[in-house]
Amino acid sequence: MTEEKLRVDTQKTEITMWSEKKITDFRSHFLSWYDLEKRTLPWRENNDPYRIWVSEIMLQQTRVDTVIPYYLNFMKLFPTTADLAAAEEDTLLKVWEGLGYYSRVRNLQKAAIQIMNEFSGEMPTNPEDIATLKGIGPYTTGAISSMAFQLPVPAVDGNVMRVVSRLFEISEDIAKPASRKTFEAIMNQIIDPYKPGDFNQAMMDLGSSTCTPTTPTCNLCPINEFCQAFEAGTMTQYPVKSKKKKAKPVYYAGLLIQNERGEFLIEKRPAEGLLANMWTFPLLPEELLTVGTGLKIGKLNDKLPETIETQVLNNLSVESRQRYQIEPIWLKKPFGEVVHLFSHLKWFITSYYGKMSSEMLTEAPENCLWVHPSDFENYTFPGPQQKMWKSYLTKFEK
DNA sequence: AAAACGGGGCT
DNA sequence: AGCCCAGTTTT
Repeated sequence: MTEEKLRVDTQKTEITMWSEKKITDFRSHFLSWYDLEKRTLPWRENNDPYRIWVSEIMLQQTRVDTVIPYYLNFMKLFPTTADLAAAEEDTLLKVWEGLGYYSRVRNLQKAAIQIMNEFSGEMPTNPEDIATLKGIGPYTTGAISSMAFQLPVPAVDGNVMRVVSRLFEISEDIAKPASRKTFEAIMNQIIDPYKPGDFNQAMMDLGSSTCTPTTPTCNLCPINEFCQAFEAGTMTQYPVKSKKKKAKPVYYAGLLIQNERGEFLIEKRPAEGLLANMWTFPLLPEELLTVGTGLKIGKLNDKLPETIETQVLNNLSVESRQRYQIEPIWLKKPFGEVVHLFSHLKWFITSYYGKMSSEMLTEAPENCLWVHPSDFENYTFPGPQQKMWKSYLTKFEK
């Protein structure tokens, strides 16, 4: 049989595809290895599309070890699509707290409602319909199609691009969205048509166990005899990935304001954008500080002058003071700085503590609430706010 | 095509 | 400090 060629539509990359015999051989080796070595994971207990779906959403950009406890808790609270569709958003957010990418859980519920309304409560069984569900893109469509319904649809994620780029020495930049097409084309050729779900999962297990990003353990790899990069000794040159831009710094003054009942002021973030609908201690962005007197929140370094108390307050704009009813007398000098890195932003929060006097115990501003620390567990706080609170406890309650 | 969108672990 | 991870949606 002649060697088939697969031409990939890039400038320099031409991939020599394997013969049918080699492909069959490869699948056989690979799936035997998977049968033997596959990890036992909660979402591998059966082929329930709902269980697979939830796990795949949680696993987006998130490690297996991180996901497991969240997954078990989630399945206990929402065992079916109907339970998920009927849940309160605040409850869902709290269950997701700490996992990140919170739009995932909002979209998960939107899709659950879609399934209840448009698909009689059952996950649709063909890729085209699956792909119409909120939060389900090309990767997850492939994962659900192959694992739950044994359809030969590739599920191309970071693992697959890494493994395939080494198998065939593909030099396409995996950071570019367009590259996914190349890897899908290759996966379409090598995926096992009889066990596509196992094949896709074998790629993932391989990517996390031996074909790792920096130091792959090729001598332990079950398919090293098929690997071009291994043969050529070029494993560490793949995958090719362009650098990401670094996170942009953003500065805030964070306010821990306590009333005489011991409650703290917290604020609900807007329904759109970063950390949507989550609760934070009030954050004053740079724009709400008056610049020009030489002081800027966040650019304050650790060598703060003792007179910072009045200086900071003089620098709060009228708008900020009115919004949070802050008067100079309440705020002490900053007690700490929190640094929190997101994928695209770096927050610097200079934290202040202030106490309110009884005559100032007025209603909380719009979207704000007075909440006692013993009740914090009922609100969803993102990472930076957890850090602020921890820093406060360390400083004042030790 | 690029940016927005979290958080934690590893080197 | 930088890179990585079982990505999708919006711009």
